[in-house]
Amino acid sequence: MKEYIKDLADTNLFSGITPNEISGLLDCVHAKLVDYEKDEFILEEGNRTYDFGIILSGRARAIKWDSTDRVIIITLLQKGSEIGVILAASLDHKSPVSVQAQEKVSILLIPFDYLLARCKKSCPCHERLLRNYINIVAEKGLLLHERMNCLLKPTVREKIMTYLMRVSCEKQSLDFVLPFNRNGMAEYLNVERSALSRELSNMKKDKVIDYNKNSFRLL
Amino acid sequence: MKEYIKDLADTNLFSGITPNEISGLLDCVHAKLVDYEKDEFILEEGNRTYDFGIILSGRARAIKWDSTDRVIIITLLQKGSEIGVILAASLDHKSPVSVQAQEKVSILLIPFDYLLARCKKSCPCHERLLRNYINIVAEKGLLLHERMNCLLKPTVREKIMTYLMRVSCEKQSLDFVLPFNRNGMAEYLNVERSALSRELSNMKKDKVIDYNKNSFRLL
DNA sequence: AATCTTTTGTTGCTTGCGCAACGAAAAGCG
DNA sequence: CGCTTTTCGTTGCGCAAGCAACAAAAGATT
Repeated sequence: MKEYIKDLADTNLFSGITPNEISGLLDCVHAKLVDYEKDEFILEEGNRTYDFGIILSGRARAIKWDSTDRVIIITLLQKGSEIGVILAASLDHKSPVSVQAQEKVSILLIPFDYLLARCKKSCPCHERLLRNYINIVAEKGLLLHERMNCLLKPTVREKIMTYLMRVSCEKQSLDFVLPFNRNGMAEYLNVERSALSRELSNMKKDKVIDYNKNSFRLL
Repeated sequence: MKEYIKDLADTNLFSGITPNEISGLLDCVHAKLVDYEKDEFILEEGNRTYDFGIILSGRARAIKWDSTDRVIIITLLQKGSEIGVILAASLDHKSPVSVQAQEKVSILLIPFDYLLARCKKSCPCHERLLRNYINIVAEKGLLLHERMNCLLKPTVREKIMTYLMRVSCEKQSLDFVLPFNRNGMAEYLNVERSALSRELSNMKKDKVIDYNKNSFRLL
């Protein structure tokens, strides 16, 4: 586990905590390492879990299925992303989503109860850990709001624009590369892939955007 | 403020804390009372706030607007409901929703920073307060997931069914009364009111549900 | 280089549903 | 009670977008 401590210092959960302290904390909260193979499920909708995790390496996606078994991407997760944060802190611990590894994934698992339990040494960093956790849960909630801002739009074009403008805003540039291919983008925006392609073409024709492959530009 | 302490003991935030302790805590976290008139905005989308609130009396709704200025109801809030919990705990404190009073509303406001700050007396109840807060943020996140489960459905009928089954589940009964009128229900499910009425009629005709006014029954 | 697989774009068909307009019922009010 | 206002159901129209099928392009594999 030692080899990850430097990476952990850069995560939101351990922000403001020194590598030395992290090392102590990991014991204190009974952290453990778990690996997953590509396509394996880290979490399954409806299942109960009492731990949350941090991705140490690899990428994953949080998904749901609609009634016709079509995949809907809720969030993309990468190195440093937290998994099951809301879930672990909830009351009945029933997962609202499934999380699937998109490649080999290593995860640091932490039981929520140990996070809450103040350690015997009552170190100030444990305090900080808790505060970081609260921030993370809140940010996850905001992410869902962002998500809804797309879904709520009545037309495909508006869904696309809402999403593109958000990414553009995050990247602070009118040019950017999306983390999705067409299919993934459709699953994220919850529209038909062909309908998405069609509308992207129209938008290019109307000169509101330009793109090729996953590289986009707002005009 | 004293007159509300008994009510506060029943809220999620103060769960497990005695009225006596609550009384002390309120000073400790610099809680203050604020009143709002009907239709007044308690929170406005995009604005920054560093406090969260608990409704002491009255009802409110969290809403967004789509591009055509149609209202979309995110959550209904009533006595005991928390307002701005995710917001206060977030990093940039920019509200993702507007919250509007639906009648005269009284709110207990608490600055998030004082919630985090451990009081000088370092009372154990402050500890409990923090844990309760984490639970609440998580539950708010789950609420958004529930919300999405409706929005993600491709057809109006499925949106309706998803919502009705959730309420039925909560109420533990196939008969229940919705907190919405038709218009509100449409705003919640993000569909046209007339389309909603039409589909409700069809579903009654198909004998999958029965209803009149806001009283529904699943068949 | 040849073959197979995956990813995109395109396009006709069909339909669910947004929209607007209207009437009836219910509720609020002087 | 009569009048106004709000709520609710119904219906015709038109279009956005889901669906399916296909072809072209891009990668992957041997």
